Amino acid sequence: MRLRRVSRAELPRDTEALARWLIGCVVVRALPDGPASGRIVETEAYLPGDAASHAFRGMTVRNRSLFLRPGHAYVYRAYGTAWMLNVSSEPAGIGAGVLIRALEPLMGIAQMRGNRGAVPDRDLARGPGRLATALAIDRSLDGIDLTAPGLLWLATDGQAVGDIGISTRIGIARDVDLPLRFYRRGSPFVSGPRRLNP
DNA sequence: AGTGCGATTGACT
DNA sequence: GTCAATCGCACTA
Repeated sequence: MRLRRVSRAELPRDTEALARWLIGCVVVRALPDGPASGRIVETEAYLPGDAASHAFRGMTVRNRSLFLRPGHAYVYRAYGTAWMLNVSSEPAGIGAGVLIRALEPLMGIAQMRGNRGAVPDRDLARGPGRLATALAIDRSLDGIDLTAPGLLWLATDGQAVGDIGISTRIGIARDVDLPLRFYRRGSPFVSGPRRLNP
């Protein structure tokens, strides 16, 4: 199926809707040997005023990309080891975003294997840090427009999304009970224990 | 200037 | 299942 770049105008206006809408979309990364891509199978919403969001205490040097217009990349380092890719989701000046947690690899799988080392293909982009490693995503991509042609962008290929499951978010310490994690039900490329992907 | 701590991962029992 | 690695950044002084 042919890829079509997503435009900012078609992004749902609120964060939770965007998190759900992004399931099934495709992340495309320009790499030296050609494009690598994967279908989004898992996201989490971090809402305005959300105590679990990096934007909760206002704009800082690190989180400023969360305050950009919808469709920009917010990339940060967690635990000193893992890069995380988020999509900004609210009008300029409002800090909120959607964390991309897992991809089903589509194109450029050989390059992803090279970036990830010896792991099963199922694990190439199964987890937020792993997907960033697979696609060579780091701080240099922070703040870029994901609706514009470039090194990293969002696309859709018109494939049916399937059932979307909902659960609480993974790995956070505050607002742990909110149902803001979305995933493609039954996909083997979704992260977390099986009980989180019934 | 020093301190504490993650929106995780991979190695190991 | 447990647990340490690792570092940029926010926070305190």
